Amino acid sequence: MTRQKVKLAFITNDSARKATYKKRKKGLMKKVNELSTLCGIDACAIIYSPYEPQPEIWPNNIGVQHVIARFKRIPEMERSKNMLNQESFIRKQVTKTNEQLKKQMKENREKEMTEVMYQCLTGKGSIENLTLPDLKDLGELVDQTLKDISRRIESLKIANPNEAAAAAPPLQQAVVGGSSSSMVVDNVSGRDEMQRGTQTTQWFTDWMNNPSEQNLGLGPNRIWPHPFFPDC
Amino acid sequence: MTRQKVKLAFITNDSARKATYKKRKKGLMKKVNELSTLCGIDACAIIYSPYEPQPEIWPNNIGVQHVIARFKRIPEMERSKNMLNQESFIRKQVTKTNEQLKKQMKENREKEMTEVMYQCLTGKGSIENLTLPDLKDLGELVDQTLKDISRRIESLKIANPNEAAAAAPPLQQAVVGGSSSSMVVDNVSGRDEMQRGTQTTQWFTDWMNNPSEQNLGLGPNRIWPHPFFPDC
DNA sequence: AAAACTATTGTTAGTTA
DNA sequence: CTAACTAACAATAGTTT
Repeated sequence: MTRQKVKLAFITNDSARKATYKKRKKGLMKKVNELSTLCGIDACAIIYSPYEPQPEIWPNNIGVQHVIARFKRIPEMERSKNMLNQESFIRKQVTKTNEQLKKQMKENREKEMTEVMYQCLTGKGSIENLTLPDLKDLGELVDQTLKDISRRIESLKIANPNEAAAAAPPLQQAVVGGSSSSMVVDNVSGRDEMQRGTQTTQWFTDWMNNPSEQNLGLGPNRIWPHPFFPDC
Repeated sequence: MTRQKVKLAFITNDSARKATYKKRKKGLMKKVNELSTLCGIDACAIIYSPYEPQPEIWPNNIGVQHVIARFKRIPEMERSKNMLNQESFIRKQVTKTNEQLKKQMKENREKEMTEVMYQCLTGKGSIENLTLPDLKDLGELVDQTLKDISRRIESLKIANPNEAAAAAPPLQQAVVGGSSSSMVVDNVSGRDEMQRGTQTTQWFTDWMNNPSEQNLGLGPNRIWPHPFFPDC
C-alpha cells in the first residue's frame, strides 16, 4: 500500500480519472450542501462531465435557475469587483506558500547556525571556511545563546540560590527572566529585545522584505535553477 | 479543548456562522478547482453570501457565463433526467444511513446476547426475565458458540493430538475447520452454513428486510419518538 | 476582526472483493 | 464496473493571539 501524494494535474489514466471524478463530485456536492445549510445561503454548482449527458447540479433545477437569474441581474462591470475567481484564488495560494517558504528558510538558517555552533563547541568543525555573513549570524547566535544560558542560571539561582550560585557563577551582566512570575530587572544594552530572533545576515533580511531573484545571494555568476528553488 | 461534532444545521451564532462560511467557502473553491483540473471538466460554482455584495464564483466571470450558457441550451425537460439534485442526494444519504443503522443494530443485538450469555455463565445474571425472542436468539448464540468451541478443539487436536484430546474431549459431533489448510469433513445438520450470523429474532429479521415503523416491535401502543429513532 | 494553532473529523487514492 | 476498505492526507471547529 504505497500512496503517493497526487499532483494537481490532469489524470491521464482514464479509469483512474473517472474513479476520482465520481468520488470527488460526491464530496463536492456534499460540501456545497453543507455550506448552504450551515450558513443559510444561496449557492449552486454545475458540473459537466463526459460520463453523464446532462450536467450534474446542486441543489436542483429550480435552485440553479434561481441563482443564475440572480447572477445575470448583476451588470457585467459590477461582477469584476470583489470576486474570488480562479486568478485571485491562485494568487492567494502563491502568497501564502511564499510566506511559509520564508518562515521555513528562516528556521533552516537558525538550525544551520546552531549546528555549526555545536560542531565548533565539540571540536568537530571549525569556522575556517565560513563566509563573513555566516560568521556574523554565528556571532549573534552565540551571543543570544550565552544570554539564554545566563538567564537560565539566574532563574535557577532564584529558585535554589545556594546550589545554582556554586555550580555556575554568571559570566556577564545578564537579564533575569523566563519563569512565569519573574520580571526583567536589567537589560544589558537596550538592543536585547529588538534583537530577539533576528540572527540573520543582511542579504537574507533584505530578501525576506523584498523577495526577488536579484538578491538571493547568488553573486555575479548566477546559477539556474537556484539551490533554494530547484523547481523554479 | 472540547470539540463536538457539529450538526448539519443553520448556525445561529452570527460570528461563528461567518467564520465557518469563510473557511468552508475557501475549502469549497479549492475542491471545485481540483475537480476541474484533475478531471479536465467544465464546472462552476456561484455562492451568494451576506458578507459580499457580489456573488463569489469559480472559475471566473467568463467561465461561469460559459457554463450557464451551456446549461441554458439544454431543454427544461431534459434536465430532469440523470440529475443529482438535492432530493436524490438526500435520498441517497438516507438510504446509506439506514443501511449503516441496520448493520449497527444487528451488531448490537449480537453483542447484547453475548453479554447475556457470559452473565449467565458467570452466575451474574439469569434468563428469568428474558422474552421468548431473546431466549430464541440466546439459544442460537449458545449453539453457535459451542460449535465454534468444538471446532477450535478439533483444530487443536490436529495440531497437537495428545494434549488437546486429554484436556477437552469433544462433546458432540463437530465440524472441523478454521485453520487455513483444513477442510470441512462433516456437517451436523446441513443448517450450519446457512445459520451463520443469523442469531436474530424474527421481527428483527423482518424489519431488516422491510424497515418501516409498523414492524419495529412497538406493539399496539406505539410511542413517538421511537427509542431507536429519537430524532425522527 | 483576522490569522495561527491544533485536536478531531472528514475526504480520498489505491487496493481488494 | 461497483462497492467496501483503510492508510494517508486534508479540512475545519473551537480556541488562542
